[in-house]
Amino acid sequence: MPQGGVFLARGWVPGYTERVVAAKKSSPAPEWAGSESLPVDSPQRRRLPLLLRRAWYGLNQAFRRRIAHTGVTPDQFTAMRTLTEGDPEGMTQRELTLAMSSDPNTVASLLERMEDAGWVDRKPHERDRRAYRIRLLPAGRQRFEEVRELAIGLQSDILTVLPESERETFLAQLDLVATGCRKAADEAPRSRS
Amino acid sequence: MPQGGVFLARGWVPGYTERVVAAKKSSPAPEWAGSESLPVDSPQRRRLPLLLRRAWYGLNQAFRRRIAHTGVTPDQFTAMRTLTEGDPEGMTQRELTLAMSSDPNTVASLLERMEDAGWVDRKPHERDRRAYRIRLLPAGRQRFEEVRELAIGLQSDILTVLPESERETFLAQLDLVATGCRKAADEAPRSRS
DNA sequence: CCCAAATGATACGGGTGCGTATCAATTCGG
DNA sequence: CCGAATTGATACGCACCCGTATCATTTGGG
Repeated sequence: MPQGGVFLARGWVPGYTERVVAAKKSSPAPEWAGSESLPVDSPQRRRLPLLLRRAWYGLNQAFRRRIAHTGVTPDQFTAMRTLTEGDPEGMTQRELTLAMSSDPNTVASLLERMEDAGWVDRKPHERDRRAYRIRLLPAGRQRFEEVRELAIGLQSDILTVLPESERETFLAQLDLVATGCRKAADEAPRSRS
Repeated sequence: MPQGGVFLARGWVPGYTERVVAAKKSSPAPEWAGSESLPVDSPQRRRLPLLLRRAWYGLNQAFRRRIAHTGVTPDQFTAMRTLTEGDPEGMTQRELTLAMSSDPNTVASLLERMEDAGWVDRKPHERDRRAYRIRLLPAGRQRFEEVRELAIGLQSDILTVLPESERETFLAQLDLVATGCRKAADEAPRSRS
């Protein structure tokens, strides 16, 4: 019985609609000629959505497990990092939301928990009474520095799967893809309403 | 006020701990010398976690919006696709979970909703009375074919951000990274318990 | 053959993504 | 200067991620 996990990205074939050519062995970097002629969603091809899903959830899970003992979640860490790198006067929730590629709703409840934990506080904005200024408190900064070491370690571990010489190019391409994805999301407000 | 969204992957600098060199303009593909010497999590560098997050959520959001009118969610579509490409006799939930890079819990409730919608059914497994065989019903298959067209369109749209000649290489590298992420997750059962 | 370990599935609960609606404050056009 | 549109934040609800615990069945070693 196949399904070994190696097939996660390429899948196996049986009952598929367009059962084209012969299934190839899952060798490391196939690149066999003609695969580009198959539909972009053929099980025989590497598919962006599947790969992104596997990479993101894998990374997130690895990180969550490595930092579980600190009581910080991956998203809370992301918020702390973003705040650290942002306006020293304190970002608004809107700014934090954009910088985290997250959502106003999510950020609100995220901050609520972090405020309860004593890691951040919310001061009213001087010029916009609708908004807050979120600031990372010392307790939060300390947690952040602690977790940051683990984050660096993880990211370094992962990147070793690519030869040093390919990393920057890969990340630049991933940047382009990410921007394309956001653009697609922004341009599809609702599915033909 | 910066924070334009172009900075999402590279961030801006103000209060950052190691405020290194001068901030560069966010030109398309910097590649300035020496950036490799900065810590992998410096705001000046492209960072894998941020990029993966932005790409995954952007893609997911774009897809969700484009298919909202069909009543299908991205994850439900993933399940349908996986079932279609899997054992014609019906995969078990365990197999579906692995193939989707998901979680037994999530898959259980996902299938519950899909069963209520009449898209799949669960027959007891002939050789293992703990397990089910999940099968995509005609109603589900029809939904799947409908949504699949939109999925292909989206994936094609996104991939245009990369020159044709770079796509396969990029996807192969992303495959390696995804595998590395899963590996890291599997090897970190608990954070030093 | 039997019992301990492993496995498929579910229950429960907290955290997050996100569509939609609401409220207050700000911005902007006439 | 005022009213309409926009915007920052929250409330509510559903879907999904996932750690942990539980239950039934299967597997494996003695």
